[in-house]
Parts: sequence; C-alpha cells; structure tokens
Amino acid sequence: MSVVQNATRVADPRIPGCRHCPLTLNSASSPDVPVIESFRTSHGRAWSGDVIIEQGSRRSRLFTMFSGWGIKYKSLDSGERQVVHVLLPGDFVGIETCMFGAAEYSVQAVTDVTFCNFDADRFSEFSGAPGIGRRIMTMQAHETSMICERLTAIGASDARRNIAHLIASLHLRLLKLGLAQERGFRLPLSIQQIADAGGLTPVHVHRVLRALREERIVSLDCRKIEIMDLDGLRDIARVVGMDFPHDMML
Amino acid sequence: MSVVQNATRVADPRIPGCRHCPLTLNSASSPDVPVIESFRTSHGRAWSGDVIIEQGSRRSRLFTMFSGWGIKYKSLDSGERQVVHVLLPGDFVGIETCMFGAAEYSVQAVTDVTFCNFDADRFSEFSGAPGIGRRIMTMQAHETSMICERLTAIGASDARRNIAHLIASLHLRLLKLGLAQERGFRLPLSIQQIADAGGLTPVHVHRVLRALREERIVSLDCRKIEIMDLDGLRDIARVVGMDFPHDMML
DNA sequence: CGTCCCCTTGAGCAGAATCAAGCCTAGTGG
DNA sequence: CCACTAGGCTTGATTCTGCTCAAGGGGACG
Repeated sequence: MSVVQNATRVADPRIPGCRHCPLTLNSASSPDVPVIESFRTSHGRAWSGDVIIEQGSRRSRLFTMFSGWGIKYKSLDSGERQVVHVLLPGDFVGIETCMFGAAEYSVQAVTDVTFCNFDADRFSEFSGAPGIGRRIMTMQAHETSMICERLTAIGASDARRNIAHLIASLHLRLLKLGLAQERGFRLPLSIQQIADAGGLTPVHVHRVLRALREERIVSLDCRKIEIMDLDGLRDIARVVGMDFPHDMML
Repeated sequence: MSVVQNATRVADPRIPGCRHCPLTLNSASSPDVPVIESFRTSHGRAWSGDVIIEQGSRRSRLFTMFSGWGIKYKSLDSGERQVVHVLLPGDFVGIETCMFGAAEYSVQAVTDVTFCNFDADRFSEFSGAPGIGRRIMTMQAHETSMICERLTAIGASDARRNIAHLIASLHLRLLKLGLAQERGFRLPLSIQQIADAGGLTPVHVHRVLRALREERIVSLDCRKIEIMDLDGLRDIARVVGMDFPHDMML
C-alpha cells in the first residue's frame, strides 16, 4: 500500500486511448478531440493497493481511468474512512486537486490500474477551451448525482438497501461500459472496502450479503457477484431518481 | 406546503442583484458580467414550506438563491427523505434539471426565499459562453465537495460528529456570507429537517443537541444556534479536508 | 378556549457495532 | 515439501447506538 511516486511518467505504448472515456466517447469526429489530445501527457499505471492520490497532497493531478478499479475516499483522524466514489474505466479523476490546489480525497487502486494523464498545470486553459468545459461539467454532474444517491442510500435506508444499491448501481455502470453481464460481474472490492463505501462494518456487510444470498437475490463469492433476481435487487435498491438514467449529454 | 407554480414570474423590483452570488461576486469589472446578466430573466419568490422544484419534474429551472434558506433533498418511496444540501444565498440551483432534463431532487423553501432566475432553455448556450463554464464548474465542485463531507459525516461518524459537522459547516458558510456571528447564528431548519440532513430521527437529534448543550459546546433554542465553544465544536466536527477552505477560484 | 403542530422526554426495542475465535488461502522460509 | 505466518472471510455472543412508540407540554392561530 505504498504511495506511487512516478506512476505518472510510466508510458505504456500498449495503451491505445481511452476507449471508455466520456471525454472522447462517441466524439471521434468532434473538433474537441484534437484539443483534448493536446492536453494528454502520458499514460500511468498503478498496482492493486497503491495510493495514487493522497488526501492533503498539494500536487495537482488529472487523469482518466483506462482500466481497472479504484476508490476515492476521505479519511478521518479517528481512522475511519468513507469511500465516496468507486472509480471505473472512463472516470475523470483529480479535478478538485486542480481547482482547490489540494487533494480532498485519497485515491487508491483496487485492482491494477492504467490511466491517461492530462497536464494538470494547464487545467484552467484546458477547461476553458471551447467545448471542453461543458464535457467536464457533464461528467462532474454525473458523478455528483451518483454521490447523492449513495448519500441517500446511506442516510435514509437500512443496511440492506444500502448494500443492494451499491451493487445495483455498480452493475448499471458496468453494463453501460460493457463490463458486466446481466447475470453478474466481477467485483474486486474487498468486504472491508464495501463496508467503507456503505458506512458499515465488514461484519455486518457480510451478514447482509448472506441474507441476500439466502433470499436468492444476489450472492458474492470469490469477488464475483451473481445476480439471481435482478428485478428483486433493483426493487430493494430503489432510490427514486434511479428512474432517470441521465445519459451523458455529450 | 403547496407546489409553487408561478414563482418564476413574480418580478420584484426591490431585488437589486445577487449580492452573494459567486457567479457575479467580486467580478464587477469582469467581461463575464454582462453575459451573465443577459441570461437573467426575472426574480422569483417563494414562501416557507413551498416546494420550488419537485423531484421527477421534467421542467428545467435555473436560479441563484438571493435570500433565505432552502433544502435540496431526495425522497424515497418509503417516505424517507435525505437532505443532500442546504441552500443559502448565492447558491446556484437546478443545473441537473437542465443537464438531465428532469429533477433528481426536490427543492423546498425553508424560510421565505427570493431568487434570480436564469433562462433554463438556453442553458447550453449559457454554460458554453466563454468564462461562464468555468464559473459554473467551480460552484459545482464546491457543492460536491460539501456533499462529500456530509457523506463522510453521515457514513463514517456517529450522530454526535454528524450533527456537530452540520452545524459547524453551516456556520462556516454563513460566516463567509457575513450572515453569522462568531458566537452564533439563526438556524431556521426544523429538528425534522436537521434529522433528514443527518440521516437520523428527530428524537435522536434532539438528544444529541441536548448533550452538546450540557457539555457547553452549542445550544439550539428558538431556531438560534449559540456557539459556546467554537474550538470544541470544530474539534468534534473535524472531517479531514475541512482544513482546506477551498476558496472560490473565480 | 380548543386545535394543531412541533418540540421534549421517557421506556423499550432492534439494527448495527464490537469483541473474539475459527477457518481458509496465499505467501514465506526452512 | 511442509511448517509457519499473515490477512481476509465467516460466524457466534454480547453490547450499545440510535429507532420506535407513546404521552405530555407549549406556542400560534382560529
């Protein structure tokens, strides 16, 4: 769980581009693409467990996830931590470090991860470029919307809906990325990380998952989610607002 | 608690402009201001308890709070609701209704409220205008950051820190707006609304507040917060990251 | 003066946390 | 090749934080 120092500069010629990145997605012919490309600096790579951005750091970073899973979390002095967002391919990371000059969150690689770096020092030039600002705004709004759903699932629901919502919303995101089947998907988060995302203890998460398995809704085994009853799952998870899939406005 | 239909069109010549609005704050001489003004359509007004935006509504709305308090919340079918953000003068409301075409949250007036409307139909033109996109992005990022702090206070803390954090962060925001004293401020939220913001029950909120009063930290009486021990309050409330006041980058 | 609403307080309950132990797998070193 | 260790998952027993239910009190308003 060491802090990555030089991941930024590890270029990997095998990475062709951000297939999933909403910055460029479905925009092959857009005039914005060359602009975006001109701010891309390098590719990076981190290993499972590495802390890619450390809360409190004054270093600005900006990248899009290319492959793998990450978590964005806040730590408390008490040792608790709250996972605020799960990072998947395509996610844009580090805007706050550019805007506020310091990292409000830590970012940790859950699996091995590859990402595409942007020139954080030229963020304001980048975000001010015609067309780009709106793309960033849209991704931001999308992420905020997901965070609010988590907030609601944690604050206004019991552990059962909380966990169900976490699974259902990850499933939805992965489906859109083509990284999940209807029937299930690989969930590389540890029970501890799931607990940190749900504001629960690992012990209790386990009990909830066992209950959901016994009810033949979902089961988690060997880091794989098997969805036995998708409708049932979504029914438990339902947070009003999930009815609006808010497709990207790009 | 009726839904406001025509609040949008109630112009009030007494409202001179958005004194607190970060869209225009400290920017009297900026070339962006005339652009911003050209998208302002009217002033609005709503009364305590009015629902200004109703979750699920397909009507796009865009306004900045001019005076008064509001809450932005998500409702669940179970009848629970989660307050996601407390709206204060200067806050920019409704971006999601413009971007996603539907309201993911309800917005309710806590006190009587006045606000400045923008032309929601021309949102994409507005946000694409040079200089404006970045201003909106910054406000968005700022709000998201506050929501994440709430998420952390709710998910990774006990009720005591949760409530302390709510009070301390409102205090900080109000101080910046010049709407609070060091020693206290008016808090027009009902216990029920505080509970909805904290993911707690009114009964328990009350008990926590009583404990905080008995410890001579803060007391809430007649909708007024009296801060008896500011350092103590901030110490309880501490979420790492509150150390970075992330001043507006405008 | 009565009604309504919200705040306040108490008693009892339950959902989730804590504590603690056993298990399984992967990794390490003899 | 096997013994040993470490970390994470699983489970049970117990504790406690926060919820539910219920009843009393006080201010606003008709």
